[in-house]
Amino acid sequence: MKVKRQAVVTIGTEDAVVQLADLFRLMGDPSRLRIILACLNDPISVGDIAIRLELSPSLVSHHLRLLRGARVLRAERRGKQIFYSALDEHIRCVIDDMVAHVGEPLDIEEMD
Amino acid sequence: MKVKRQAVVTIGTEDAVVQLADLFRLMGDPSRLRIILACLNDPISVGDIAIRLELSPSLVSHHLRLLRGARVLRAERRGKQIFYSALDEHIRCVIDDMVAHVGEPLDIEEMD
DNA sequence: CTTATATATGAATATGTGTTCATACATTTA
DNA sequence: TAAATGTATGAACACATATTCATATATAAG
Repeated sequence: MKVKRQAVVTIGTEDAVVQLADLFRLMGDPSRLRIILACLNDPISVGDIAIRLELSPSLVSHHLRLLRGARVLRAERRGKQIFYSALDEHIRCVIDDMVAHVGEPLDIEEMD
Repeated sequence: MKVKRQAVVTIGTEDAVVQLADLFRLMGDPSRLRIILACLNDPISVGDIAIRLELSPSLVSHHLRLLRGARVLRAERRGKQIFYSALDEHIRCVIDDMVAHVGEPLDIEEMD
């Protein structure tokens, strides 16, 4: 499993850009981002997410629906509960990179 | 310059999550994402971005202001024009990872 | 200084969206 | 079957925001 570095990003079609933007937009809501983070390590049930993040189960469910639809999270039923987990590892990379970006020191030379 | 892989993401404060979400939200708009992509390789002027993406200079400028504020892009004046370019390389990595995510094959076993 | 070009800004608007509440569905247990 | 628990769904609302239009600012040229 390779990790690209310094790759030249070329987005083919216009649809591809929209598809990418949709994913970023999904991660652009604090509640949803926290839900994603809560699912990154171990599968976790809807109720536990709600408790851990202090959000209503209804709200969590709404967000989970979007994240499922975007193939960010996967759902697995265990009895009465449904456990959610990351569908693949790329989201973790995306977040790691963004964390690195936030930690980037400011360039004093820049205008603005 | 190292690239983390399989890192465990831990977001410290609540503010950190909001800060991250803000960045993702900025990339979540197709126009803005296209503007970012246009600035990734070489510095490009506001007018050229507008022409290349077929957007009004006003709209481009509005978006550029947000991207500057979020330290995604940097601005550099050259005579009458102002050239924009990526402030660091992390955004490129973020986009690369997300492209990889989109290209991820579907898991047939999943429910939904 | 005046004109032209390039970019930025502010207001206004239409559209999108996060959240809540009530309710429905599904699964387990009594 | 009935009750209880866990999750999902739909409507409604308040709020955010992407875009347009008009206008302002800044730099270069005449």
